[in-house]
Amino acid sequence: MKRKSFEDMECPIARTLERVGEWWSILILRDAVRGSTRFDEFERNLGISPNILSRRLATLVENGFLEKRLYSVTPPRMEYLLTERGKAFRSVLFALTAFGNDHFADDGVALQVVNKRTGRPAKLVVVDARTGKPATGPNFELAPGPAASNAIRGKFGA
Amino acid sequence: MKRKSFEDMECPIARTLERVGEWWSILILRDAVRGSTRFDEFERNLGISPNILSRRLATLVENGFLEKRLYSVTPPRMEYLLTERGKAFRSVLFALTAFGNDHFADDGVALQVVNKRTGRPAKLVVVDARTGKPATGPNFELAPGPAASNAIRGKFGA
DNA sequence: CAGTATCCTGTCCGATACTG
DNA sequence: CAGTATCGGACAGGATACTG
Repeated sequence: MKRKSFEDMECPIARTLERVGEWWSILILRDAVRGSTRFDEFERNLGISPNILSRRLATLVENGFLEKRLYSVTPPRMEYLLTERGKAFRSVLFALTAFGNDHFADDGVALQVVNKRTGRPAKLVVVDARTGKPATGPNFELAPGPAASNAIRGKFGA
Repeated sequence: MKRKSFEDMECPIARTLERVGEWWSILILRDAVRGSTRFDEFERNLGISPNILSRRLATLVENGFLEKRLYSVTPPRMEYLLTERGKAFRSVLFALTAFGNDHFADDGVALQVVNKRTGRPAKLVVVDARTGKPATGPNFELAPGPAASNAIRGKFGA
């Protein structure tokens, strides 16, 4: 993850991947969204080595996705809580879940997003909040934003 | 990406990451969505080494995200086109774009999702298609699906 | 229980050189 | 132009042992 450049990292996708691009980071966040807070929980649920877990938790804290909090003084015990940023990342996790279930769940759905009240599975789509229209099909595209450099602008033909 | 297990890979997120978890894969897909089709285009736009690009393109084809097509016989020229699966992955890319712009674009938005007709930037949210309600807040959660193993079920407390 | 410290392997990736 | 071949470095990740 020490790639030097993708358009000098102007791209929001690249910037995000730079911080949570490691395989385990996203899975740890998934588990945190699910409710895990303690080292031991992550370790068991994910089957990750403790040294790797330690590294990944540290960078997630560094990058503002998790907050490390002392929840017991004697003995000193830490818990890892989702920050607002970490919670916001749920949208990405949900999109990944929906995509994975649509494309790689030939043997059935093992994990899904459900409506907590009704208990019914949600059918997730990404929509434009302004119009409520799904951001699929040919109506939407990626395009340079106001802060795009000329380099990006050129490559995106805008 | 040769992690042996995450719940035997039942998780749709893990399954997706298994296929496109490498840093470059997602960026290549991003570029394909943007319109790139040729080796040379990807290479220039991303600043990726040709050997890596070759590997990543091959696995994206293997995993059904891209299709390799001969578009010129003499000289033999290949192009890489998004499959339906590749196009569906846009939802994840859009979610990543929205998240990245919300959290890591302190210097302005360099890349965004826009409505092609109006040219206006889209404000993207993930919603439940059934109700149209945003899948944020406490109303939605990740939960085991019908095909979840007992192992998963146990860990997810359901 | 909640981690840290070591050692090792795999491979992602970058740089470069080369081919039709 | 569209790639393949080869080399080397960095680091993610696995296994295991150890500490308060």
